[in-house]
This record gives sequence, structure tokens and C-alpha cells, in this order.
Amino acid sequence: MRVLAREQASKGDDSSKGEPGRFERQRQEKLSAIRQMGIDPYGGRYEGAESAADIRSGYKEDDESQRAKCAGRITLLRDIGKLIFMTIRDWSGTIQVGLSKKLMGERWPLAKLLELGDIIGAAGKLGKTKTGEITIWADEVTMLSKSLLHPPEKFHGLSDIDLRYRQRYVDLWSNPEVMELFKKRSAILSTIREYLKGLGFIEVETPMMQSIAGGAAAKPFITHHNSLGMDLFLRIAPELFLKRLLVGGMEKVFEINRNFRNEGLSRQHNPEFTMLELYQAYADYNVMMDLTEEVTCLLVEKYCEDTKVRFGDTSIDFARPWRRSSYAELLAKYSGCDIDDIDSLRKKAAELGIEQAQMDDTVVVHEVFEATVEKNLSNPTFVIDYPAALCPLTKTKRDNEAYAERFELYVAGMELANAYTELNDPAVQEENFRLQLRGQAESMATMDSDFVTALKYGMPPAGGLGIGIDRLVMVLTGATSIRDVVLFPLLKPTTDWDPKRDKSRLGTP
RNA sequence: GGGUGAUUAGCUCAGUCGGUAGAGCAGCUGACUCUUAAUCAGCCGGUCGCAGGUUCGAAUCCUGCAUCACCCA
Repeated sequence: MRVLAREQASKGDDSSKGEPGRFERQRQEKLSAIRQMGIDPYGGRYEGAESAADIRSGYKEDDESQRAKCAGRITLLRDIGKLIFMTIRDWSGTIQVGLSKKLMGERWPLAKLLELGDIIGAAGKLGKTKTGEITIWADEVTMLSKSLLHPPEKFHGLSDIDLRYRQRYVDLWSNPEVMELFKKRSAILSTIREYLKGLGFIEVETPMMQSIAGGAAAKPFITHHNSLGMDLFLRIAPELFLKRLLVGGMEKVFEINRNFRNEGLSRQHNPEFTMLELYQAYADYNVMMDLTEEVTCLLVEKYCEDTKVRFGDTSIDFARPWRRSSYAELLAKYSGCDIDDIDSLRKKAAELGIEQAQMDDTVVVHEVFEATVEKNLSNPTFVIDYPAALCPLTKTKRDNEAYAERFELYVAGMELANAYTELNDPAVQEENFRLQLRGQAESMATMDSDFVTALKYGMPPAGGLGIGIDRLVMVLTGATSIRDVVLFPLLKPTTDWDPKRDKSRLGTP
């Protein structure tokens, strides 16, 4: 990867690290010149500016007295001598500002000092140029923030993928489609919240720091509380707390928040990721399936041009109804193995290079499922009725205790959602916890006996659903890497990183 | 964890057989009152990711390390 711009700027003509580079010094000189003109280069409250998009759409051809006021960053600059055109970008788009020596008068020297990256406000008559571009002919220009670092190339923007993630603040304004994507992500979340509230759900917040990391099978991050002298886990799932709320009498709850899993990074995995979890009393996994399909299709309708959405070099067809197939059917179709034929499944696992000697039969089955089925599920597919052994928090099917009332939704080969008919029998739950704990390290796995206590008071039968929001945004926007839909994805530090430091910073006395 | 590739100017990228570093953009100087990635002329700008090695000579070949990307587990 490349060194950060700031560090790179300090190379070359500077011997010591941290000193400003050539370009930064030039910009510092302009900043000083602005100060000498009695102007604060960092501005202040600036009122009355309209968005660039509103200015454009509000332009009236026949109104010669129309004025406009904008604020934003200079992203293009064309200096024609006594006339300067600049393209100002705000988060709605761009608007052209024309600065002329005649209109600027004694402020003209300021206009000449402005450069790419500076943030300014401008006001003046709104008109069109000879070539038809809507333009604010500025008679007032306000310096709002001097940019001291060199902007990326004006045409290609910032394209180094590593730099884009590390300096998202530059990526956002130099690559407008990135801004659009994150605005869309926010809109998607708003739509989900509105939809759920419309169904009578309430949004809640449950602990991110938990003394027992439950609700999923994943390695947790461990942190430490100094005054209590105890380790805590960052949550891997909110499930067990949300279900306590069902016990408490909250009938429809949801939470949209971060989960943390101490596992590998990939195009589909960031260690912290945003999860929607919801629970509905008196429902089951069929209700959850309908809800998942409804809300996703609503989002596709709202945020995609068509039910067919491009994703990498494939396309996803969200047209309803979505396929619903049982786990066993799909396993048979794609691995060629019968789910009850463990010998052939172990043989298949061996062919696939899965280290399965130490694994329970059910784990082997699931490994084969993951290796053979998942990548084939491109269009939305509900995989229903999982082997009960994989589902310690799920009610089993009434007619067959070997299977649980659980589905996972797969799209583009990714697990997008996971839902159960929630197990509400405390005795069965306690037994499942015991089975789950067997053979695990003591520190990692503790029985959540309070959750069992809660169930003993009585939890209504319920459907529960989790949707991976980052992955949902990926399929809705065609982003093939989770890092493209997370503003600040986790990256390794590039410099001055000492692994020893981390221990000492934990704060253990 | 393994494999492959990438890392060159502020940014976007070239760099042939190993012969001593290039372009565009931006920056600086100058010209220009209707430009649209403005244009024109001139100029500046590099520890070629880092550390070693081979060689008369390394951006180029070799080893190690770092970060990123992709593939595999």
C-alpha cells in the first residue's frame, strides 16, 4: 500500500518526520496571506446557503434578480485571468460559481488565493453563462475553511483502494458515488425503521458489553472493566437480551446495532458489523420469512432500478416469490449426499479438504453444506429447517425433532438473514446450553443461567429474525466488498504500531 | 494460515534486455472577462514501500519484512 498522504507530503525536501511538505508549505503561505487580509481562514457560522441541487432546480430563466447562496468545497477551478470559474461541491452535487474582478472589487485578491480543496461560501445573482451553465455570479465570497493538504487528482479522484478506506474523509468528497452510497445506506436504515415501526415494533438498545457472550457461536472480543476488576465481552449478538424483553412483555422489539466477532476479515466479514435483530411474540419463523421478504422487496423497489440488481459480474433477481428449499434438499442437490448418510458426507468432506476427524457428525454436515451449497444460492433463497443440533436456541419441528424451525436467507452466496421460531421451553434450553458448553474452554463459555431463569417465568412463543445490514446494503447497492459499505472498515495500522503497546493500554492495574 | 499480484512525484499511471526516472493532472511564473477535466508558454517536483543481498551498475534480479487486493483453507 501507499504511505498516507500526510506522511508522504513530509518526504522529499524535509529531513524530519512530521514537518509539512512542499505543497503544505505553499498552502500555509496562502493561509497567512488570507490572515493578513484580515480574513479568518476557518470561517464560522454560515447561514442561508441552499444546496447545490436546490439552487439548480430552483433556477428561473426569466428572473434576472434571482440570487443564490451556496457553501462547499472547491473541486474544480478555471482561472481565466480577471474571471474565475469554480465548481463548488456540497453533498447534494455541484454548482458553478463565477468570480469576476469587477464584481469582487477589493475582495479580488482573496479570489485569486482560493485553490482546490478550500471550503467557501458564495452568494450573488443566479444566472446562466454563455454556454448555458447555471452559475452564481458571486459578489460575496466567504472563506470557510482553508485546505492545507493537496487534493487528489481532479478527474480520477482517489482511487487507491487502501487510501480510500484509510482516508474516507477524502474519498467521500472526491468520489461522489461514495457519498451517494452512504446516503443510500442511511436512507435504507430509515426505511427499515419506518417499516418496523409501522408494524408496531419498538426500537430498543441492549448491552454491547456483556459478562457472558451468548446468542451465537462466535469468538468474542474481550475487554476489561477496571473498577469492577472484571473482563467483559463485546457482544456477538443481542439475542438473549432481546428475548428477555419478550419475557418482560414487550411484544415486538427490534435493535439495529453493532455486533463484534473476533474472527477473520474478508469481503463479507468486518469484525464489527451492523445487525438488525427483531422479535415478535406469538409469531414463528414463517412470519419472519414473510417479513424478511416484504421488507427486502420494499427496499429493492425503493432503492434499486429493477428487481434485477447487478452484483459483481452476476445479477440478483429479487422478483417474488423467493425460493424456499429445505436444508436437506439443497444439501442433496449440491453435494449429492443424503443428509442422513454420514459416511458419504464424511467422504465428501474429505474430498473437499475439510479437516473433519475431530468434528461431530452435525458439524461435518454443515461444513459440507457451506462448502457446496452456499456459493450456488445467488438469487434470494430461504434455506429452511436446519438440523436441530445446529440450533440450540430454536424450537424443533413438531413433526420431526431432528429439525429446527429455522431459516437462513442467502443472496449472492452470502448469508443475509437468520431466523427461528424461538425456543421457549426452559428445560430444553438449559439442556441445549449444557450440550453447547461441553468441550469448550471455561473462559469462553458460561451458562447464561439468568436467561434460563427468564424463560422459567415464561416467554411467549415468538419468531426472531436477524438481518446483516452491511450485507443487505451490499446487495442493494451492488458493492461486492463489505468495506465499501462500512464508512471506516477495520484496517491494520500502517506506522508506529507496536504490538507491546496494546497490552499496556488495556489498563490492567 | 497458504498462494498470486500490487506498492514509482501530492494524485492517476507508464517505465522494454539490469545501464542511473517519465507522462497527465495539481503546484509555481506569465498570458487570458464565459470556462466546463478551461487553454497556451515556461518551470519546479522522486530515499522507485522498508531492510538486506547479487552485480562494475538495481525501480528492474534474489531474500526477508510491511500494507493492500484477489484466490484458497
